[in-house]
Amino acid sequence: MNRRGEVTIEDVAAAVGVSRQTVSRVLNDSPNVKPALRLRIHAAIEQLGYVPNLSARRMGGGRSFLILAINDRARTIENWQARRGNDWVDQMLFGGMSACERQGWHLVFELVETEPALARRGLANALASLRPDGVILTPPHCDNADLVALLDERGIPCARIGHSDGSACVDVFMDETAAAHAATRHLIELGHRRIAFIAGAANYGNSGLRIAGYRAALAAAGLGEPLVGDGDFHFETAGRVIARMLGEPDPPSAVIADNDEMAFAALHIASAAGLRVPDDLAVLSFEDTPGVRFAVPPLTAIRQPVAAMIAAACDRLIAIVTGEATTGSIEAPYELVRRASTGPASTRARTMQA
Amino acid sequence: MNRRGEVTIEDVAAAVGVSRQTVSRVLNDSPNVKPALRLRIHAAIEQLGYVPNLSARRMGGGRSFLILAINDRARTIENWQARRGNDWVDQMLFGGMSACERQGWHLVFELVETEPALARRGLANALASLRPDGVILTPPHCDNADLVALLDERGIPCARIGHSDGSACVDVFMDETAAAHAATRHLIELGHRRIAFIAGAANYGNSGLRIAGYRAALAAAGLGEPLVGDGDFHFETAGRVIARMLGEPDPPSAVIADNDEMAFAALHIASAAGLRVPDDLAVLSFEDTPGVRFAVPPLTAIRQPVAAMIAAACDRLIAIVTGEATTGSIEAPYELVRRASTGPASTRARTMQA
DNA sequence: TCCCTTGTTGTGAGCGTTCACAACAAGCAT
DNA sequence: ATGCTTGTTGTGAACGCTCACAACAAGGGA
Repeated sequence: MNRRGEVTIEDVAAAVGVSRQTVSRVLNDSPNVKPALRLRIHAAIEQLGYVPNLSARRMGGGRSFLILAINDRARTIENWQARRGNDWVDQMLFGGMSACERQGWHLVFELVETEPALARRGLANALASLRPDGVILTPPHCDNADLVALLDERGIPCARIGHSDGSACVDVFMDETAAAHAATRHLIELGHRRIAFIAGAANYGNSGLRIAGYRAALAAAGLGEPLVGDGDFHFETAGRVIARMLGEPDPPSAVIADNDEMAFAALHIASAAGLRVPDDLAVLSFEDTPGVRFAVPPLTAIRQPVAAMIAAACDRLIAIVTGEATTGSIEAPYELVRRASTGPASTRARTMQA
Repeated sequence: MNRRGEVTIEDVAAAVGVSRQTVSRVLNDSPNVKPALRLRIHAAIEQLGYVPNLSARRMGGGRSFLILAINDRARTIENWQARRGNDWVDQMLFGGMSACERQGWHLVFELVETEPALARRGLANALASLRPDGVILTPPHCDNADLVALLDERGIPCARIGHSDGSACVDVFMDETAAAHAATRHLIELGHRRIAFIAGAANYGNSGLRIAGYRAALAAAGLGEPLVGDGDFHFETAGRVIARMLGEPDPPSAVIADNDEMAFAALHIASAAGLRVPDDLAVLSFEDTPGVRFAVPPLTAIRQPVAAMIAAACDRLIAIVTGEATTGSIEAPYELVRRASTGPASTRARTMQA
């Protein structure tokens, strides 16, 4: 016991009558400790309630047992302040904490600026103070090659969420194109012929991939011209875009929204226009935050398994550090959650279009 | 530069031509360093991009610059798995991270079991491995005297969220009774005479305090018998309770729900019964998660400022560690956010009751 | 029997920082 | 001038662990 009343490795060693190094070997699952001794040491650890001091382990030249997860500062703070909710962060925390804890590791979150120079500096600072054994980059940082280079330089393994380019990282991603294809297909099978896609950012990242999937599904079904609206992921803009679409000739009978907030806008507009959902307008969302279950009606949605993605990233990073694995991509499966906001295209709607 | 390419305090000392201790003094804002020297050292730190190694600081007998936030494992995991969302965790993360970061500290989250023996052990383990300088306990751990005792024993300052008993902790709390009083008063002022309260757990904790505030407001307005329904914070049960109330003679024209999920249930039941909200039934919630903005209609709600509470807790804990403050309670203000789900009691409803 | 390999345990050093204390300089009253 | 206080800087030790290497024991082939 040191003067703070904390049990140290020396206490365990003394209790068993061995050297600290032998205890250290048991702690680190090193080979070459006699099974009987190993057992006695484990017993002493248990009995004394010894838990290794992470700082000391790190100082000894060992690992820090820390995974650092980097999020974009501006976007995160903006979401919070606007009280827009942050299901993404929530799921990250859950998936990451669960995975780390299972193996006796810990997860630390940091916010880093988007602007490249500041991002590099922010990451460098976090690395210097925390000395994590692995880093998880989320959008948009996952696309910043400079950060990846910095980590590579420092020899710190890195996982990227929502990115995939075959480089020496652990890339965890979802097939956005296939998901959008499946979503569109779902509506086509329900009899919809005129399906709109409200994009969050038409020419950028995941939105682009999703639009591609949407277009492909329409083309495969021999349906006419795609109908893509330019949203900005927010309620108001999406509402205007959808209202305009519904007012034009040959309006859509189904809408796919690039995120939940825009899907809620569709519900509001439909309600204001006296259209019933899903009979007069089917609504499908790309996100599936918790609140969609309570929408009127509950929203059908594509769910991105963020928690599972982060958990997979943590597991893989830990395996890399312990030498049990190497980098390589991980594809996470999407899920189409069917709820009441999508249903068969009504005869009335089809008649109107005819 | 050490062999890993990391800048250390010695590098800064060498660059300026002073000893490591002098640099350390500047780092820790110790007095008795000549202003000119202090400036030169700051410049060197900046120029070399030096960031102190947290592990080493902690080893040196100093602080860890870590705040540990404890959440209840069972409840948290259950919420996540049921995809019920976790706005509470979200807000904690935001408030805590922002506050810590401002002062160069870090926040670590851990899940700890509720069961007392396991809780003590879980906290002890986290303390041993992380050696945080301060701990934040959230419900239900904030009510566990054993944990508070453990922290006191170890001399680690502790903040409790949502608890207040005047002990030697930093207690951060909201006046639940006053909030419920204000919520009820709001409905009374809109002309409602028959107001129901759907409790999450009628005889327990915050629900009890809120019921007291609700009753007091009714009594002060000279309105009749309180109408308290027993819910369990979940959608289905609350729906049944509300449906039953509406079917009885002298039904309520307004409902206060103990959390958002139960308020959503009220909206669903109203919709199913052909009642317009707020004209035929006003709905007010106690929680204000992000999704309520998108409800049809958007929900009026009492908002508990969780992010601000956690931020206050972090600030205070840091101040205590640096000797600038002592323990003492912090009362956080509630907010009544008025949206479209509450409005004047309709003449029709009042007539029906008369 | 002897040497060599392999397995098992122990010892000294070092990680980067802060603490306690020492050393020295400067200012002030005597 | 002398001594005393106060302010400023430096030095050794310590924190708890892991690394590299040393030491010793046990077993197998010649």
